Amino acid sequence: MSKGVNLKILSQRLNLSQTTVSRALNGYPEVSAETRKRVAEMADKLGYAPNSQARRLATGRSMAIGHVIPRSIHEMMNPIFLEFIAGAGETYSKHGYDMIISVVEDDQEEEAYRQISSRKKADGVIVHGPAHDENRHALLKDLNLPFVVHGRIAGAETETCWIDMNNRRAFQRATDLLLDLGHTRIALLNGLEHMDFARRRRRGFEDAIKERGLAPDPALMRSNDMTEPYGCDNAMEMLKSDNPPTAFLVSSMISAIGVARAIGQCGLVTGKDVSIITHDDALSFLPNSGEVPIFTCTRSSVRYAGEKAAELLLAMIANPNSEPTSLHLDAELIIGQSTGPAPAKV
Amino acid sequence: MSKGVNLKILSQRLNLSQTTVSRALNGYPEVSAETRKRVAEMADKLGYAPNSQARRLATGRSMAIGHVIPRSIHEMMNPIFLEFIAGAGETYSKHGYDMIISVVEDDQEEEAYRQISSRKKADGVIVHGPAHDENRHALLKDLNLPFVVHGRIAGAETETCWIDMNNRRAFQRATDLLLDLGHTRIALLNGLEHMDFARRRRRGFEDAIKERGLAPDPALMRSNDMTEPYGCDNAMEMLKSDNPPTAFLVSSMISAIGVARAIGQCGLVTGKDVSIITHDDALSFLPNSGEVPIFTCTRSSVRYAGEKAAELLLAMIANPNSEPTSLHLDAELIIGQSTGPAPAKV
DNA sequence: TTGAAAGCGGTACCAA
DNA sequence: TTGGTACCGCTTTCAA
Repeated sequence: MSKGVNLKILSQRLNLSQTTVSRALNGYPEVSAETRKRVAEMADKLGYAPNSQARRLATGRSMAIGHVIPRSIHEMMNPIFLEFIAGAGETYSKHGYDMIISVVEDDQEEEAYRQISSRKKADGVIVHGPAHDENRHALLKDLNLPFVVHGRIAGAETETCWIDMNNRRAFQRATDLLLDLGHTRIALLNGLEHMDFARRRRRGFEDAIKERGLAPDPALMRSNDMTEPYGCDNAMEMLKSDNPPTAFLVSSMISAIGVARAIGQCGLVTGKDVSIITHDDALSFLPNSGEVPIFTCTRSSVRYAGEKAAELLLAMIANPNSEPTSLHLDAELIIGQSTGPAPAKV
Repeated sequence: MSKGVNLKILSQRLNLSQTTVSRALNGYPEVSAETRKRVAEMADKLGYAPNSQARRLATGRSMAIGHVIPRSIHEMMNPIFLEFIAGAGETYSKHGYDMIISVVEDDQEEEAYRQISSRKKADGVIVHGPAHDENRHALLKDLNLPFVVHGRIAGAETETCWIDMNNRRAFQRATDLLLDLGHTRIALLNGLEHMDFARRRRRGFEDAIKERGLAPDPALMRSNDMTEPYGCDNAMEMLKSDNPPTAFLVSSMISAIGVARAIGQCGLVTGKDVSIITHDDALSFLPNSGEVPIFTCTRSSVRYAGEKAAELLLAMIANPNSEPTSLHLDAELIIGQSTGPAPAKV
């Protein structure tokens, strides 16, 4: 039952001024070692903890980072998003920052940013799920709110600070692997292609195919929310077609599981009759990490991305004049059980 | 480029006192209609928004709700957790509250609550993932921090405010359904049974079986993190045993997908050779909601639970003397494609 | 090395 | 109906 000890009471008990006590507690150098020790002990004894609101008001820094999640992003990216958040949250708490999350309707996103800025709710924000047609960066610059993008905003790569994996390259390498295994009919089950990451993945896929002198077949490319049924239904449809694919490149584990289900339902064997490569965000509840992982995958930890994004943002805030640094992560290409040589033509 | 208009500037521009302006903006009755209108217009024109830190300091309310997520809970419950959060977040923003999330190491959880209380970071908290051996409610009472439990704390049902689905009943009904279909060898793939919800589910399962004069077979009961491989590996092992189950009752869709995969790999057909009932938290990225859902399930929306939990908590905060109301939600039992009569004995 | 006092930007009581 | 003023609890000059 803490009795609400504040600076005033604490300083009275010590026969010191609030100033000195504050300085002692905040590690200012001009305090004598002995005083500092006395202060620390008494603070500990009385269970003193500074009121964050008061400190925030006094310093003008809210010591919080905002994450605005429009409902549509939430729906599509739910699991990925939380993993990212968890990573970021770790960094924040290490640095004494709070994380505030606003889940808003899509048309309220701008207003949410404006409020964060005008009411001083956070010292910076993370921008989630950049789309191709994107303007949040302009708004945030206008609001003078430091931000880091998870992903990239096409066309604003040099003027914004971002952290992203190399989506194009990852999907190019994955496609190359399938081509090397002799697959020529490769299907792409991509995420929604108004999202920046999905566009880049598609480019990587197409580049790889074109480099071998092949032409991407539009009938084998799909784009949608990355649910399990999306993977299953589309794979099923393609597998039953006249000219079915022998391999699938899939944008998410969840959809890949759906694809595997479809393959099973067709009486085929994954990794033998039909190959799958998926992108693996290294989500804790979807482990794909045995000695030989179930799925061959391009893997990149979103959690790590979250940690790093937070670090970039805190650095920007601490040092507003520094150049915007960005981070480009490469995905690992990991061979699992879901790929094998293209079956011989009948 | 907002210029940081504050109350002082605003009131000067209006030739009014800060007091009056504040009252006008906050809807106090003693302000003349005309003044109120003038104030509102000017505030709008200058883009005035009150500084939240200042207001919080003055009112003594932080207008924020805390969610402390120990890493272990995060790892197991990741997708469920975010969905809950999203629901809660909606309620918060409707009421002008912020949501602050702390992801902490397991051994830092208590400290996190203490800080929320002593530094006044939040006016209340939501307790996630109650275990069987649980003491957070005692701590929070001690800290005088209002809270609502998502789930129940066994033994403290009457003294705490909680929202929970009827886990026991849901699993009892699901088991009954399987028994009615003629299944007698039913496997239970449960979540971690030190968690309260998992214990209740198990009880429901066992009760149903015992009521028919059968005995639950320990060989058919498993308990673990609800991952996809957990479902697959355990189902596989059981299906290959001498006396395999003909039906699975599974605690999460993700594991159920794994079970389906195992069934497929054994050359069997889900819903015909082997039945599955899963619990479905109605996660947006795992839809199970076609005309005839893929999985027969007990369904209860976590998102809805989040909304309601937040409402309960805000009500407690607004009216600290009211009796603790709790909410017991019933899951729907929904027939999908994954159940059918027990296959005739050979 | 320490302290007095003026903010930070609001709210709310007491008078007028 | 409006205004003066004392807080809220901490930080941060400026003086001593």
